[in-house]
Order: sequence, then structure tokens, then C-alpha cells
Amino acid sequence: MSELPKTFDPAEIEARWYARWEGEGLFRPDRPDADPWTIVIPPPNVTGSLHIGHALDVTLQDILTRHARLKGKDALWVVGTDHAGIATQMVVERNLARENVTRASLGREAFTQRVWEWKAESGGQITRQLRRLGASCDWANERFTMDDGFSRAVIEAFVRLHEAGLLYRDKRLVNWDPHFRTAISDLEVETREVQGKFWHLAYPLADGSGHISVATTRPETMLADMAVAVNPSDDRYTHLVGKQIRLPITGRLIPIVTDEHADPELGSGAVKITPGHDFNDFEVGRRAGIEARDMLNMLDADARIIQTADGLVPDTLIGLDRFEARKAVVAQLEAEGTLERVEDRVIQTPYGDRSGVVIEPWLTDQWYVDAKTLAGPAIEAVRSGTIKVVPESWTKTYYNWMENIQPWCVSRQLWWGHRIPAWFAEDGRVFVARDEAQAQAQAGDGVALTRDPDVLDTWFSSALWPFGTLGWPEEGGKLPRHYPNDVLISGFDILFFWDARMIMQGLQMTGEVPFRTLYLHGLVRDATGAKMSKSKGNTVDPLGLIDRYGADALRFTLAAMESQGRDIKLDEKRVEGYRNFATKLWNASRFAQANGIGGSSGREPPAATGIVNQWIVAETQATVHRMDLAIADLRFDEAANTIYQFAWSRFCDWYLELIKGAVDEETRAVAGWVLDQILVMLHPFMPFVTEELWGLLGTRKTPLITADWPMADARAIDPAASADVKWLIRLVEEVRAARTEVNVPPAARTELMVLATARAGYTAGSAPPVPRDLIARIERLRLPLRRLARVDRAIFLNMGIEIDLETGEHLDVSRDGQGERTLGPQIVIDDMTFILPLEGVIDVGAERDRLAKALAAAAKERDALAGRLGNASFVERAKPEAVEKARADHDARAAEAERLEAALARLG
RNA sequence: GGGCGCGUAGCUCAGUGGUAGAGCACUGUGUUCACACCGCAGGGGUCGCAGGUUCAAUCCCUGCCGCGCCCACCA
Repeated sequence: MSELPKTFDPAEIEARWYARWEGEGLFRPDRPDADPWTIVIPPPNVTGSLHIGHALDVTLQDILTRHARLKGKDALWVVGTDHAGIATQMVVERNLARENVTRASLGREAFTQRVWEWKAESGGQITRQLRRLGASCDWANERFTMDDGFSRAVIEAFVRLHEAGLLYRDKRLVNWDPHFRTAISDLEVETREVQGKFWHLAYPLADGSGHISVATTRPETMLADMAVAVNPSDDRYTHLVGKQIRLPITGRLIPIVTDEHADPELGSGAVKITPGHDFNDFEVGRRAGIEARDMLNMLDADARIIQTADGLVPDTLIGLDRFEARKAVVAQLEAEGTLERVEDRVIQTPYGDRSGVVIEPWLTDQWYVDAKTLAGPAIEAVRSGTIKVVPESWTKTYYNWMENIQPWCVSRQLWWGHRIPAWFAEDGRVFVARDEAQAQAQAGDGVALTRDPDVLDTWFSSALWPFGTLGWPEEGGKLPRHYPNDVLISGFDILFFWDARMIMQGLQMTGEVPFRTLYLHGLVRDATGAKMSKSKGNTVDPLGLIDRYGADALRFTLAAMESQGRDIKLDEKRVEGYRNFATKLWNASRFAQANGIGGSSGREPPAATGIVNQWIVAETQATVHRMDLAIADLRFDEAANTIYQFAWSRFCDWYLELIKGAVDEETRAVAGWVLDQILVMLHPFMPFVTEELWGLLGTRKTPLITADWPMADARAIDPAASADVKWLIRLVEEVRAARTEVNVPPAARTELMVLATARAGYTAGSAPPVPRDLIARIERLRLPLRRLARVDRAIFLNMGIEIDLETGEHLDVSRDGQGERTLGPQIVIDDMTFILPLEGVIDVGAERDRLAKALAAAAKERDALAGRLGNASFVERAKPEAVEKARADHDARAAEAERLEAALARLG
């Protein structure tokens, strides 16, 4: 055992221990007979790098995983990465662009080959970074959403959904991203408020009898208008219903129809209908009997103007980008005199969350999942409590979304992803099958088949993660033992994207919920509360924090700040503070080492007879109990604060101080045991420094990572011992405060006079005797009292007893002499007054102020309690124990006040 | 428009129907053989505002003010 330096080097410890844990398979020790415990990581994008949100997410998961492992469970933390369709395709395309190569020029085969190559070279960054954080995942079985096994699960899920009639192909409007040229789901669209305009147009009636006004934020779509709608109850337009309009520019004849969608209160009450380019209008068109295939389309995949089916769009507009087209159309309307007026207006505009371009409602054939049907059991699972959501308040959001869920568009016009297992015949028939042979069998011999070129939404596959990683659809394996997972941890920002879809898919595919508990944490924000973003430049790099303070400090910070239902505002000062905590622990261990305190032999606390030892054993057990409760409730902040307070404020500040200079065999055993319990309980939060100290402090059967979590109630402790130490702590604190306030020089040593009377005079014969049990208590505590209160002798007035606290010797003192003692700072604890005889040394004015202040506080409290007790309704109606407590408190405060008054009187 | 959350010490946040807590920051101080990334002591809050329920409200209820987020087809 080498001597520990004053501070330690986190980087060296972290690298060394992580390599050893992983190398020795300690993240997944073989425990076939233990209770299984399972969590799956939200698979980070393979393109990703660790950001602070990951750091929080992973820290919380690692805390639970390490805790479960210490509890002896067969803890499995499934890890892997997500192929992240669009994101990855983007990265590789960008790389290709540097070589002046386009995706199209490579072709699909070669392109996807390049993506795999990229993944092999660069895809490991995020997983290396997870290791730096200390994540104890099962790396030996790392998965990828596009590995063979997982891909089989994806195909299987698709086919099964199709067989169940829960997945279908449909032609309707989708959210089209013209930048990526793919459909995206509702969730991938974010609505932004942008400054736009509201154009009022006068559409002429075909019979020349006038016009009807409509207003639009998208005038260019009038090229594909197919009707004007008015509300059936709108009397203003009844006479026009059924008449034709001759559209400006195209000259198309369109009818005036009635539809509830038209709101008489808005604008003119008449609205233009463009079924091929607006979600509302699509529905209006459907109700008017227009089939999707007959709806006019005026845009191509790049959102450029194309000729409509009726050939009426002027050639001058063909090929224009949608925004250029808008200008051109407006100019022409203005020239024709059909533009009535233009208003400025804030418009809710849909943007692609990845591309950042305006999303276009576009008519295409896509695959849809019948989310509404899947949502039923998923709602029920939460409502019935089969899945517990923490914090519970999120259930409302969950229900609200689930109950209004729309069909989920799962096909994407990309190359990187799970290719959809559907084959088309030339006649338009579609065959969904597990492979081409099966599809061919369905289609019949000789039918030429072409596979659907599209791939699946990345979230379709990640929804299968909790069971697809465990071997599903194969039976057996890890599945029965580790599914459902115990808990899932994710940020609330992916509640709909991922969590809800896992629940739906899990229930549909396995008949069981994917996890028993869903824990949702908040976002990590900067110190001012702003959302972190690359563009704002306020991101905090977790790896930089690890470099500066160590992974332990960062982890502890995130855990301590993780209170349920709240975002985290990360302040680097906090990380620094917890780095200091790690150093504190390190130095406590140095002290231990220097005093021959080493590792303990087991979970059972050593037998303790000394009061200080008994006290710390009881405190330790209480701490274990609090930790167990906090972790069971997923109260990460509470757990972190509990062990922090215990280690620093109890163990270091008091226990180690109390045992200094009196480290005997029993104390060595107890101190070693307590320190070990601290290391174990702290290990999930600060795995590295605790593991290092565990190794340095003793010869161990096992590294800390696979040690045993403490038992809360290992040994019954005599409560009297705790009472002694708690009393001592109060006395020492009061003595220190008194000394400081009256400016006693820090180095000065005093005597401690003990006085059992409230009366001002304390000369010989005037005071009652000091209770024997107090004398005995002081004798028991004499050494720590001597050391911490800086008193050498206890003088029991009127008892003829003085005790030398160093030796415990009773000095023979004549009764008469005792009344002549000088005055000094006075301390009142319960029914006892203590005096530090320092007359002449102290600042009498300051002492008077101090006592007066204490008296005022005690009197105020006494009077408040007296008032309460004087209230008849309180005595009658309050809980009896509340009344009793008020009485006891009142009496204690009254006694204290009385003694403080006497103390003041003694000062003269 | 609907929903959720927040408003407690200078800052970041816990918390409880019955005398307000932590960390950081701040002030003073350094006797002590682990630690100045430390010790000891201290100052600092009408718990957003207004009503209500209650013997008692920072905590429960209602309203209001302020802040944040999510969802939603006013063309």
C-alpha cells in the first residue's frame, strides 16, 4: 500500500480503471442465479458525439446499473448505436461532396457501401466518449440498429404489422422535405412563427356577375386550386353555391362548394381549396368526392413548379422554385387587377427539424402505421400502472398525444436505412414479405417484382430496441430473462418520438410492455437557463469538463442537480465543488491510511462499544436507509446529497475529528468499515475515485464495482450512544460560536464550568447539584470534548468536583473555592448552563449582545408557542401529538430563556 | 385555443399543513499531527401577489401577475 499524495489525477485513474473493468468483463459479471435487472441505452446516433444531454442521460443510467450490480443483481445495460438515417446519410454525402462525388453518381449500392465504410472508421467516437464518462455498459454485446440480427427484427415487425392490417400503403398528403427529398413524420416538423403576408384575392365568377374574395398566405398554390368553399350556413354566399369561378392565370373553371371547414368569421368567409397542397383542403377535397389521384399537383420533389394534369399552368411559371413562383404569381395577379390587398401577418410555418427548410404538403404514396389502433393498449398500459411514468405529471402529455395520434408515415425516400420489405408487381399490386422469395411466392411465378426503393423511418427501428437487442423475434435467449426491461431513462424531448413508440411496438410485438418504469429527465441548459445550441455557442462540452475536473465530478454534479420534472442549469462552479468533494474523500482516506485504518472485511459492522463508534455505525445505517429510499424513488438529487452530507459533514467533519488522537483497534475497524460503506454507496455516482481508494485502502476479494451494497439494519445500536454524541456536537458548536463571537483568541484554552441553576448567582451553596448522569456523560466524552471545545478541565460547581479532561482524574477541590470563579461566555443547552471562565479576555459587550440575541430568539419562540397553547381551538382540534410537542417545546424554550436571562444578569 | 411546469437567501436549487434548508457566492478568522480543492464562525428570506379552506398555509383550493415548454389545420 503506497502512501497517497495530497491530490489525485482523475485522468490517470479513469483510464486505468475503465480499461480494467471492461477488460475483465466486470460490467457483466456472470451471475446466472441472481435476479436479472435490465436497462437499454437510448442508442445514440452513430454520427454523434457526446453532448451534455447524453452525459446526463448516461450518468443516470449508469448510477442505476452500478447500484443494481452492487445489490447483487444480474445487471445488464444493453448498449449500441442508431444508424440515424437522415443524419448519417447527410454526413456521408457531405464528405462525398468534398471529392466532388454525388450520391446519385455513385448509385445506391456503392453509396451504402461508403456509408458502411464511414461507420467502420468514424462511427466509434460516441462509444469511446461514453466510456470516458464511466458508463458500465455490456460492450461485449454492443448492437447497431442495422446489424443483421436487429435488421431481421425490423423486417419481422414490418411484416407482422402488415399482416395484422396495422400497416398499409396510402396516397395522401405527407410532410415533404424538399431539401432531403423525402417524406417525414408529423413529429419531425416544427412549427415556427415567421413574418409573412396575407394576400386577398378577387376570384371572378365565370358568368361575369362579379367576384368572390378569398385570402391566402400561399398565393402560388392558386395554380392548383380546385374549388372555393363557403360555410353551408353562411347566408351571404348561398346564392353563389354551385356557380363556377374562372381562376386568374390558369383560367381553370372551379366550383363554389359548401364545406364546414370554411369559417364565416374568418376573412371573407370564403376559402380557396387546393387539395393537393394543403392538409385542410385535402380533407375538403375528399369530402367533395375528389380522389387523391385526381387532385391537382403543381410541385415536383424539389418544390419547383410543374405542369398540372389539366395543362393550364403557363409555361413561364414552369420550373420556378416555389418562392420565385410566389413572386411571379403575385405580380401577375396584381397586373390582372385581381389582387385586392396585402396584409402583413405572422404565419405559423412548418419547417423540417433537420433540414431547416419549409415543409411542403405533397401528394405521394407512402407506408403508414395505424398508430391509433396501437395506441389503445399503450394508453392502457400507463393508465393501469403496468408502466410507471416518473415524474407522473408526464402521463397527461402522454395521454393527450396518444389519444389524438395520427397515422405514422414510416417510409423515407433515402438510401441509408432498413429497406422496406415490399415488392411491386407491374400491375401495381404490392407484396409484403420477409424476403424476395416469399414475395415471389405470394405473387406467383413469372410475375416481375421490383422492391420498394424506400427505407424505414429510423424511429420505426429504434422502437424495437428493448426487445430487438435481446434476440427477438427468436424465442429464448436473453429475452425471457431481460424483457420487459426494468426501467427506461430518456429525455422528455423524445417521449413521442421514441418512448411512446416503444410502448406501442413492444405491446404489439411481444404482448408485454417494454419496460416497467419510464423515467423522464429534463434538458441541460447553460448557467443562465438558455437552451444549449451550437448556433448560440453556449454549449458545454462534457469532455472538457471531464478533462478539467474528472468524470466523477461531472457525474456527481448531474446527479445532484437532477431533481424530477425540472431542467438542469449547469454551472461549472458546481462541478468544481464536487471535484473538491472527491479530493476531500481522497484526503480522508489519506488520514485513514496514516492511522492504520484499512478496508473492512464485510458488510456487517464491526462490534462497537465506544460511543463515538456506536454513533457513527448508527449514522451509517441511517444513511444506507435513506440511500435505499432515494434510489428506489429515482430521486437522484436526494441520493447524491445524502451521501455527500454523510461523507463530508458527518464522517469527515465529526467522526474523524472525534477519533483523532484516540484511534484504537475498535476504532480502526469501525472507521474502516464506515469508509468502505461510503465508497460503496458513492460508487454509482463517482465510480473512479471510489474504486481507486477501495483498492488502495485494503486487500480486497473483488474490485468495488462488484462489491456488496451495504445493509441498512445490520446491527442494533444503543440509542444512548447516539444521544451522547449528538449532545456533544451541540455543546462543541455552542462553545465554538461563543468563543468566536466574543473574540476569544483561537489558541486560548479554557475550563468549562457546569452550572445546574437558572438563578443569576452561582456562588457556593446557592445552586442545585449537577445531575450525576451529566457528569458521567462528560466523563465518557472527555477526550473529544477536550480536543474539540479546547477545554482542559470540567468544573462542577457546588459539587466539589473538577475533572481533568486529559487524564480523567478527579481533582480534590474545596467547596468554598468554587464560588470565586470568574465569568466568561455562557452557553445554555437544555436545562444546563456552561461557562467558559475567561474574564478579562473577552469582549463583555459582545457577550451581552450575543446573549441578548439568543434570549430574544428563545423568548419569541416561547411566546409564539404560548400563544398557540392559549388558543382553545388549537388544544381541542389539533392532533394530540402536535399539542404535546408544542407544550414540550414551550417548556424547553421557557427554560432556555430563563437561563439566558440569568446569564445576562451575571454579566451585570 | 388546449395542456404541462416554474416563481423559496445575491445565484442555482431542495423542502414540509405546525419555529425555513443545501451548495456556491459573501463577511470574519486560522489554534488543530487528512485536506486552503481546507477548517471554524457569521450575515442574508414578509417562501410572486390577492383571496379562500384550516386551530394553524411557504405547503391545500381559486384567481391574478411574470417566466418557460409542449400540442393544435384560422385559410
